[in-house]
Parts: sequence; structure tokens; C-alpha cells
Amino acid sequence: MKTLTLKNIAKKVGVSTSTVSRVLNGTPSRIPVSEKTKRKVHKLVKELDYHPDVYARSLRSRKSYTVGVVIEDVEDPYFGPVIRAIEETLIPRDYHFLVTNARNEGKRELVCVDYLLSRLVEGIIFAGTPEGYNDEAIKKVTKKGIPCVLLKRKSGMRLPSITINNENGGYIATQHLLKLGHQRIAFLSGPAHKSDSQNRLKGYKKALREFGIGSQEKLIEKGNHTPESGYKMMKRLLKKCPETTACFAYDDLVALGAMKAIQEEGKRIPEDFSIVGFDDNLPVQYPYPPLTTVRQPVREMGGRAVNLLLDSILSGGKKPAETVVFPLKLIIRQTTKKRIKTNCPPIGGFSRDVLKHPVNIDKL
Amino acid sequence: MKTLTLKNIAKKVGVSTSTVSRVLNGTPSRIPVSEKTKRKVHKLVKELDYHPDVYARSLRSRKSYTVGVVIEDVEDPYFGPVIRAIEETLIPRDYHFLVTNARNEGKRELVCVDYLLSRLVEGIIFAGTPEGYNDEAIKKVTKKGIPCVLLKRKSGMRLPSITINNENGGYIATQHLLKLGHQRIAFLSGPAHKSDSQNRLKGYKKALREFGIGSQEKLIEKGNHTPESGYKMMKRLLKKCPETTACFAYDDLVALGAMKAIQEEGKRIPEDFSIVGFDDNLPVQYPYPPLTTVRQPVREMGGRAVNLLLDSILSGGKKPAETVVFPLKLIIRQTTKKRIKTNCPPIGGFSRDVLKHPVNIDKL
DNA sequence: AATGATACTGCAAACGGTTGAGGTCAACCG
DNA sequence: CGGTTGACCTCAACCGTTTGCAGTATCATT
Repeated sequence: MKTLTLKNIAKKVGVSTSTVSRVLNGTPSRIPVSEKTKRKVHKLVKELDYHPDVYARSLRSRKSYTVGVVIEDVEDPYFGPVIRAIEETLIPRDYHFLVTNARNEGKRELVCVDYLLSRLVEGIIFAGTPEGYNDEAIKKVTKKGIPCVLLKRKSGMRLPSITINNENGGYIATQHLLKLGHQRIAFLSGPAHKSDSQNRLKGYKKALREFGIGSQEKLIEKGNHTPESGYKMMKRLLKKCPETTACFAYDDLVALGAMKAIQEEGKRIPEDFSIVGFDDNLPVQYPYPPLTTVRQPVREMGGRAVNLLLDSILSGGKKPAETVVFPLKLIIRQTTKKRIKTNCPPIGGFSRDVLKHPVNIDKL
Repeated sequence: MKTLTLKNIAKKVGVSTSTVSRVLNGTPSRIPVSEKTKRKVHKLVKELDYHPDVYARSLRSRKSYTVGVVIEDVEDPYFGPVIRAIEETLIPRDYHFLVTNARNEGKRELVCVDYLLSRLVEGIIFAGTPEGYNDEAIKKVTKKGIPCVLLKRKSGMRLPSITINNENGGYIATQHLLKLGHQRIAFLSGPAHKSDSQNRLKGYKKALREFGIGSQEKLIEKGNHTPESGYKMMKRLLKKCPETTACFAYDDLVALGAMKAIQEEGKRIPEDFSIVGFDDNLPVQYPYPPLTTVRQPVREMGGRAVNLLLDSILSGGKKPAETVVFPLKLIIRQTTKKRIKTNCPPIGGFSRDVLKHPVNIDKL
């Protein structure tokens, strides 16, 4: 079977390959093609189901119509929806993509990038921040003038980025608990050096302040973002401050671990203890009880990353380094509940309404 | 900056491009190259960090050194490790891969396959069985003489396949519960028409039979593979047969939903009720309590799929349609426990030891 | 010494497109 | 009517490899 080429089409229509090519590529270099030939070519292309050869095309034009994606870790369920979103946004814009896996190792990003560059990708999305990351891979790419977009990827470089408002996330989570009447609210932090962690903590503190409750150092536990860590943190916390009735966890996995510790200590969720997570990955919607959490609009974020990148590619990389911050949404499920009043006096001894200024309960 | 090409290398070494090409490709068509030139070329290639242009190479040779992967649904966390495993096995064998997402829609497989074929992939792994699947996509590929491997992909075609022994999985899960002294053991089935479901059920029945306990229709619930379904099945079950003390769930998600129902009904896990799941996806290791489950060796399966495919490609597709069945392993965590004897009489009224033959307790 | 085989190496034609530099023709301008 | 313009189209070079074919040098064989 002969392969179907431009030449075949050209011969059948009765024009040169150049013309057919120009019809197919929307006539670059301002050379017009008559409507009649256009129609004839398009008709035949459709009839014969002709698709130009990717390799020939890219060899000549030195373009790949492809963008690369460096995923922090494909085994992390967080990135499934990211990939899906990227795919869904890219295809309609006539681009394709190449996924690579940094395996959660910063230095593997370089391997990924080398591969992508050898494939002549026209842009790269860095999705997520692997451990031990640095900017080497990103620099290598930008140095070649290839546009990058950072999606939840930390970096010291000024580049278009997609992020979330971690502070606001911490704020709405904590506010929710406060509105339910909780006062002794703990924060189970992720890695202390991570900015995510720091910002969620900021929001947590801000909410407490606004409700006239100062933050207490002893209610803030530090760990990392695993269930084991959540479990340990909660164990420590309950030993130290058994009167705690609620907590905001760095993320859903931490929350899952914490829930285990809470229930092990004989407390019921949410009757005795309320807990809020962060992320809302699919699988955490169904532990018992289903987790109240702060949802990231992952799909939208992935889509936006693609659009930012494509705009940058198509405009010749002359776009400013826009940073898009996505809003977060509290998803109320069944791990949070109104605090049952006990004879334990409220913190500070007076009601919220009376308070005008934050009080640091450490001093009381 | 001039791009580094074969010609540059050739000129510097003082030979023709043909020779350099032959050095790099291990002399096809049995044409020898002197050791001296080989050395010189290799040295220079390393020094200049030359990598042949993928597009030129593929255009000329009509080979892509690439295999395609059709993933049932990238959002399903099951496939993260699959992708990782494929990657890890492929790279050392000097191949690359292209991932496509069937989005859990059978007919989208065709779109994926078309894309992969346009990229001249040399083989395709079908990972997972999307809903509404049929063999059209697979047929399209095999018709072109391109090797396929099926990884947990159902199909009516005789092709190299990677599967698990579902019956054995059902067996070891149920056996575990039986050994703990449970007798009224339920099975929360997945979609009844799925062979996975049927085979796990078979194993379940077999174990019961071996322990001298017949299976009871009323202890078998039918649903699909979601937590919601697990929740509903368990609710129904506990209403119908409150004396049930254990269950084997179709998969981890079903188990998660079931756990919710169990705990809502005031039963403790595992003190009052034991439960075993299936799959052992990462995120289910940390609900409260951590789930006892049947683990699939996903990594190994992915790796094996790649090796099967590559062998088939390199041998020119003359390999037989081998089917590899992977063993399953029971991972005992904290949702299963020895049954506490109550005054509820054992099924059949006599002990296990006395029984030589299976008894259908429906008849008792 | 002529012949043949063997070990290398180079030439040049592909592979299937893209694209800049003309070429033709009709319409339009002064 | 000569010259310019714009629309439309073709020529042919080129992208960076691979590979069939042919060529040369070396060496053993008869």
C-alpha cells in the first residue's frame, strides 16, 4: 500500500505540492490561494483522509506543534486531573503534548527537559514542585527562548505561573471552624519550609485574629504531607492539648492520618472533633466520615496553564510574566460540626462580639 | 547558533555522514566499520553532546522508537503507577512512549489509536478497559501489523495479555476472613457483568466451600465499583442480615463506602466487623482504620507489559500470544480481626473440623 | 599474476513535507 | 499603450537523517 502524501493530493487536484501545503497551513508568508482550489483540496483531503506526516513536517519547519509537560510525580493522584485538563485544552487548539515524569526528584527534571527539547517542544509546563528542586531545568529551557508556565511549581524566576491563594485557603478553613463555635483550633502544618505551609498558616492566624482569638504556638504542629505525619502530629497534639476540638490540616492526606489518631483516642468525628483538609483529591471524598476540605480547581488550573503557554508561544514569547491565582472553595462534608458547649470556659472569658482586638491566649 | 548535525560530526572526523550514521546505529545491513573510526566518532559525539534529530531520523527510517499507551482513564489513580512502571522499563531499552487518555470512553480509544499511529508508534499497550469498549481500536492496530499488549484490558482477541488471578484474589481474601473465625461473610460485588466481579465471586465461593460453608445468595450484594455503591450495598446488607460479621469488597473504593455504612450502623471496625478490599491503591492505605486488602503488583505488571511488547516488536511480531497472570498478595492491615464469639450459633450448628463436604446453608 | 573475497568507505537518492524566490496573467493606472 | 500591481501558482532547494549501490584497498587463493 502506497502511503498517502502531499504529492498524491497535489496531482489529483492538479496543482503543485506548494499550493496544497499552503491550503493546509493557512497560507503563511501572505501568499493567497483561490477559494476554488482551497475547496478542491479540502474536499480531497477529507475524502482520502489525508494527514500530513508529522516527521516530515517537523523536520522541515523545525516546529513540533507539541508542548511538553514535566509532572512532579505521576504516581501522585493529584496530577491525573491535571493531565486530563491539559489534554482537553490542548487538543482543540491543535497542539499535542508529551508527558514526562520527574519522579519527585528535582534533578530528574533535567532529564525530562532534555528529552522534551530533543522533541522540539514549543513550550513546557512544569506541574508541581519535586523534592530537591532547583531552577536549572527551567533555566535551560528559557535560555533557549522556549516559553514556560509554572503550575504549582515554586521557582525563583519570574515566569507565568498558576497558583492558589494558600493564605485564603487557610483562612476560609479556619473561619468555617470558628463559625461553628470552635475556639481551640489546631493547625497541622506541612513541611515548615514550604511556602504553601507558611501561607496556609498565615490564613489560619488571620482568621483567628479576626474572631478575636490569638493563635497559640502549642496548637501548631509541624510535620510533612503524609498521613503518617498527620497521625503523629495529632497524637502529640491530643496529649499536649486534650481540650482541642478542631483542626485544620495541611492537606487531605495529613487529615486522613489525623482522623485515625483522633478516633483512636476515642473521640468521634465530628461530634467531638471537627477537622478540615485541603486539596479535595478524588479518593478522599469517601473515608468515614467524608472530609470537609478546601477544594482546588485543578481542572481549571490545568486549562489555564495551557492557555497561558499557548498564548505565549503564538505571540512569540512576548507576553508578560502573568501570575494567575486561583480561588479556593470550602467543600463542607461531614467532618465538621457545631461545637457542643461544655463547661470549659470560652477562651478569654468573653464573647466574640465584645472583642475588638486580637488576643494572644498564650498570655492569658 | 548552528545546529549540530551528522554532517558536522562527519566533517570533523573526516569521514562521510553514512559512516557516522552506521557507527551510531550499530551498522545495519551488515556493513562493518573499523574500530578506529568507531572510536573517533563515539568520542566526538560524546564531546559535542550530539543527539541525532528525531524527526529526520524517523522521516527517513520510518521508525519512531516509540510505543504508545492507551490509558483507560488518567484520572484513575490506579494508572499512575502503571505509567511510572512503563516509563521505567522503556527508557533503559532505548524506547520512548506516548500516553493517551481514553477518558473511560470506549470509542475514544479510536481517537487515541489514530493519534498514535500518526506518530508511527511501533507498538501499543492498552491499559485498562474503558466503559463501552469494543475491539475496534485494537483491530485497527493489529490490522496494520503493529504489535499490541493488553494490560488488564478485556477483549475478544487473542493477544499477549497481562492479567491477575481474580479468582485467587477472592479466594485469599475470603480465606483470611474464614481463618479469623468469621462465618457469615458477605461479598460486595462490582458490576455483575464484569468478569473481574464474577471471578472474585468464584474465589469467594470456593473458599467458603473449602471451609465447609456454603454460599448464601442473600450475603451477595450487587453494585458497581464506587464508594456510593459500597455504602448502599452495605446498608442493604446490614438491614437484611444484621448477623453478618465480615465482608469481602469488590475493590478498595467499594470497601471505603461500606466502611462508612458499617460505622454509621454503630459497628466498630474491626472489633465488630471485618472487611477486606481489593487493589491496594496508594490512597486507601490510610483511612481509619487502614484497610486490609488484596494487592496487585501494578509495577511489575506494567514492566512486564513493556517487555512483552518490546520483544514482540524486536522479533518482528512473530511471538505467540502469551498471557501472563500475576499473583496477588493479601496485605493485612487493621480492618480485619478474629471474630469475637457470641451466643449466635455457628452456621450449620457444627464445627469446621467435622465438616468434610461443603454445605449450602441456604438449605439449613 | 589474475581472481575473488573481504573490509571499509563514500555518493547520492530518498523520506514527505515547507518556503523563499520567481513566473504568469489579468486588471488597473496615468 | 507601457508599466505597475496584486492574485495565484510553480520551481526547486532544503530540513537531517538512512541506506542501496558502487568504489577502493587489502589480502588470501589458485
